[in-house]
Amino acid sequence: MSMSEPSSTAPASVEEFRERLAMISAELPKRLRQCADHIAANVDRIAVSTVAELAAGADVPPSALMRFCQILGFSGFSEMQRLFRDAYAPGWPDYATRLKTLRDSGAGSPTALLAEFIDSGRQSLESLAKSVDEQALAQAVDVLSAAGTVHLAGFRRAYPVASYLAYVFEKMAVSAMLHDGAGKLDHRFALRPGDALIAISFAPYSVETLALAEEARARGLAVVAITDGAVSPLAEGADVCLAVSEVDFGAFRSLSATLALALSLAVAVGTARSGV
Amino acid sequence: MSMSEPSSTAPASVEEFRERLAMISAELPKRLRQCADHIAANVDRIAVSTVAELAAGADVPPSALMRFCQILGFSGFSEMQRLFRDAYAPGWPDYATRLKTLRDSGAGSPTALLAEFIDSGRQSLESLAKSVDEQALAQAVDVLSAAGTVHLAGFRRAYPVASYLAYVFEKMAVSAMLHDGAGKLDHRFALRPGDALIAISFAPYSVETLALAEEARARGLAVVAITDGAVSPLAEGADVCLAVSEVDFGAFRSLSATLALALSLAVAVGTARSGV
DNA sequence: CTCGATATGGAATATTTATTCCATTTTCAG
DNA sequence: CTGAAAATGGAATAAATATTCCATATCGAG
Repeated sequence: MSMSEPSSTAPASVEEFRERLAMISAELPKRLRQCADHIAANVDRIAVSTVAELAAGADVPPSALMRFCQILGFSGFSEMQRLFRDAYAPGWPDYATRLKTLRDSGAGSPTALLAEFIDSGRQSLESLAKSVDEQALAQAVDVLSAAGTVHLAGFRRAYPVASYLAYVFEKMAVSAMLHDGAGKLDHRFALRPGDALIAISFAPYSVETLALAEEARARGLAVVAITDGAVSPLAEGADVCLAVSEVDFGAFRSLSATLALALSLAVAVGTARSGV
Repeated sequence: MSMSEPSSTAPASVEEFRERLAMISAELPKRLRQCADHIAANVDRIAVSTVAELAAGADVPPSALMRFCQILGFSGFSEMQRLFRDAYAPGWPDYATRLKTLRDSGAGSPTALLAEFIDSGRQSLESLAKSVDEQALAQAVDVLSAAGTVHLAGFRRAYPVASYLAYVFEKMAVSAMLHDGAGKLDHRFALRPGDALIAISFAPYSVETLALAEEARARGLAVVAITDGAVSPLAEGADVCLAVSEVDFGAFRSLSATLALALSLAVAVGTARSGV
């Protein structure tokens, strides 16, 4: 079996390691399969484990794991582990320790609340890094770069996002209009053909945002939706859908991921429009 | 010298380790001092290094490092390292790998921009965890819990924060008034004695916010400032100052840390006011 | 079924790493 | 200055870990 032949070179980065792992995992005999599965699920333990520990975790003898490392292209386990030890992310455990201290200050205390919201914010941002639809983002930039005026609709919890977009577009000298519902005035007639709408809404989906999105579509505007998933009513009929989810703590959700996405979108659009 | 006597028990957590390290560092002979300094600055390498590597880093012979581990209360280096290996934060390197991939998609591309803003958001939140003034936060909660109406002032970049606070206070059934400057109307007469103001502003400090804060103080309101440091003009004269900084990427800054802080404040105030 | 190729497990061996011990140096109190 | 206590460095030793090798088992093609 050609899979037993070690690859000629060892992966030189964690990313390359993952690719190699995926590639060789296509066809493996029983014990080596166990190794692959366990390693894939415990990449974060490679730097801090021994052959014996990982082998025990995979329920194989150490020699099987040695063979597995060689199939991946390493001379042995030590070479593989060196890759991970050298690539180790700095900063731990400072943040984790600190967060725990804050949390331990007492359930419900302002400090413990802060710890929870900090954590949910970070998790939300991390989740965005993994889940972002890069094509949709690029498409949204294209659509908005070609638009006349960019209209912004987001109410209640989404309002901070919409207003931040208005701020950034102003900074980037992009024609933008914030629909803030002031005085219950009806600005729908400002939705002109060739314009575009960024509609921002999350469950339980503001009626006003949905209505404005529908009105925009009817008037021939392109609609870019920022919402919490493909099942969102806002996604339906939008030209582009940027899905982003936030982690809850209690009755409230972070806004960190949404703002990072919005900011990236606005800066990319502003840059594209200025021709830089 | 009594410092040479090993402590009776080994630290049982990373936090305890840090406390022990700080405690014994008060007085140490030359080589052991070098060990303390190096370990303190490289806690994140303990799990993935050998005695020889850490000793070389500290510029001491391995035996000095062994002695240092024993002074900390461990039987040896292995016991100390075990503490860190067992406490190792899971999840790495998935996020780091992903972020690198996003960044590598091309400088200035929407995706690379997103990577940068995700990273600056996470760093800002982490920085908040480390820098938060817990006493100031508790004091702000006390002040706002005792207030009649909570007035909210934040313009331009700070406006999303102020509007989010308004949203959360509404959800928590707290009397709150968002000063949004609509129609350039002057709502300063709504600032009643017994009320409080949350004033949010960052460099280059909105004139409107500073003016409203000053007006509030003159009318006997308590002022809670959310701003970017003790040198901020907003901090001067405020009853409580909540300092929060954000990491820049290019001309724009994250808002993640500020929002997490604001959200925590609002929820704590709402909870305190409802008597739960 | 046979036989060759492949997979497997475990023990022996090699290598690396942690630890101990001791001679020497340095420090500090009297 | 002396002498005892403490600090220091390095080599020897012990322990842990990685690796190799070989006998045996399993698989699959003919």
